[in-house]
Amino acid sequence: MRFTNLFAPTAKEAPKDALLPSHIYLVRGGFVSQIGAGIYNFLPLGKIVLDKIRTIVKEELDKAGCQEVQLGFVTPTELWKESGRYAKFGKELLRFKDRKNNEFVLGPTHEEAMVDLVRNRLKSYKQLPLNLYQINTKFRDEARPRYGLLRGREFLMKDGYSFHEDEEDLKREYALMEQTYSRILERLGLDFRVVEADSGAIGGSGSRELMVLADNGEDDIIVCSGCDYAANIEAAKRQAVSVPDGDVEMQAGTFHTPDITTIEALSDFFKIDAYYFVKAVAKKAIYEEEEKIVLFFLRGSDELQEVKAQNTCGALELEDVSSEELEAAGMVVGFIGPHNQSVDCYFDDSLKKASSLICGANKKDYHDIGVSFENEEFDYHDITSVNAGDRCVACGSALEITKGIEVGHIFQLGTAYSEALGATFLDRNGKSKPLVMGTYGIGVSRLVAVMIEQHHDEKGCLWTDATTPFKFDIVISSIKDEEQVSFATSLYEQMQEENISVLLDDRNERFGFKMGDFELLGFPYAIIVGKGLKEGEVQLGHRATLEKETIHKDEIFEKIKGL
RNA sequence: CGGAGUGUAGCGCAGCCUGGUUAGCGCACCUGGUUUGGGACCAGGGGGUCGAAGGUUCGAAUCCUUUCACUCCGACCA
Repeated sequence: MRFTNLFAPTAKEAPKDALLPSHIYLVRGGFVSQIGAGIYNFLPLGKIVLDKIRTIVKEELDKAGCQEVQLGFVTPTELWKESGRYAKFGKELLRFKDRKNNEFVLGPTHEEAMVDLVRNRLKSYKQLPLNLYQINTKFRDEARPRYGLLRGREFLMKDGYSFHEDEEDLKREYALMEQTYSRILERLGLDFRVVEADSGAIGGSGSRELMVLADNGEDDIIVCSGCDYAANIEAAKRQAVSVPDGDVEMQAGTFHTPDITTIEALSDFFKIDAYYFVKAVAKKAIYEEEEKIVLFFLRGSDELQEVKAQNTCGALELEDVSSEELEAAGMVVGFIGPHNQSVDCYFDDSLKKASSLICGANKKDYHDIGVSFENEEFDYHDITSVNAGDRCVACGSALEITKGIEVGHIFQLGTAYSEALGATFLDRNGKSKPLVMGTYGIGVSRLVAVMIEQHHDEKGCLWTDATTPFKFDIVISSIKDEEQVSFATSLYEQMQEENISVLLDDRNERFGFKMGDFELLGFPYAIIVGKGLKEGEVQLGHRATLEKETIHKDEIFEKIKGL
């Protein structure tokens, strides 16, 4: 490709709302452009990258025995009503009507459509297992699209669905998909971790996310410094926290604590580590039919993990609750204790059989001290957030916290959808059973942005060989210099004959301008044909290091072939 | 969905408060010339329903009302 023919409108300035490197450089480099909130056009360079990633995804999936299909982007509403998600999915699901007043949705994910495709067609265990996928546009009407391609409303996703006769075979496929996804990310050159994830309200026997490590990630992930354990903070586990140094002895009793309501102030007041205090966190739990106040109790040194808390009480949603609402419910804000509560209470595992505790007395300005839970039959669960420095459940090493961007999610779905939609098969005994399903997603257009989020510098993009739109950029320093033009052009033609991916920057621009574009666009190598040519020399520029090496013009082609 | 903003040329912005000739600047673009190894210079030029609708006024980018779009913080996010 000659640059003079390429539609790649580069710009010196980024749109003012582009904050992340991926957003800034992809727009400035003319890879993508925004056309609406969370909706992006892919220009030629962006389209090449997108297709390269898509191809890698397809190659690895096909190798793993998956088959590509393509489902309608527009899906009739009936299917969504059948599965029960029509009501559940909320406003994220974009609904509309056609001229005959029939209602449709733009597919945000395709469990229903895929189950519909196979039901009554997969009839026997002999046809199983089966893994079907598509790489197709998705639409989710996000309340707040942001960060360019990272959180758009319209995006390209690979979504796959597998069908099995039993859980055991599902687990085999699940492991295979983890391997396959890992291989895809390795080929792209991304630094990632597979982490344990929250399975959410759907349940199922497990789910894992593939997280690319990046400073601007939206998810907090816990990784072990000593072993492979890694988890989304929403699902992370830890060993029991060790007791702080120093003996603590206290007589049972009630203590006057005027206006001392926070754990920090109490810890100061009693000169006792926050570990010994019982913290009460009140939330409003929203259920399908009702909403009510619930209390979560944990150690003063811990924080409530909301996703765990929500799963524990089985609520659809947890909301903050105001002091007024608490008082109306008969609670003494700042002095809430675990005893004699009329609302649902949940306790963190770390309080099981605990003693030497200080907790609210349910009475203004008083705390109970020397409290023991030794003989209490409370409802214990893991509801705390894991912190950096806590010890790993697997090996005991220190856990670290880092940021990640979710690029893939694999999920053991079970039979929820096949039951709802009546997708059954006959097993070896001739018995009718619902198909056991897995679902696997990987964000293809998100990966375009993730590549840059992880690989960029202050000048622009840094594409890996597997994703770059062009591997080589031949920069002609002066287009008026016939010797430069003729050498560069013949090198370009020679490279094209060898099917080497190359862009010829034949624009009538100054040297600095072209080099700036080379750096912004992030091709791995520049071949600089300039003033050195008189001495028979050209330069090979390395984008990653910004170094240039001088090479004799007769040797450059061999050098290129070796890269 | 709550809170806060912004809409003026392809991009970034000024002008608005305090209404008054042909609405300006930088970058980008076009023509000519001089330049040519790190985003050049000189001269000339093209490009705007000032987001939209309505209103006030002799006169509206500017004041008022309505509306749409986009953005930021938060909530939300298989």
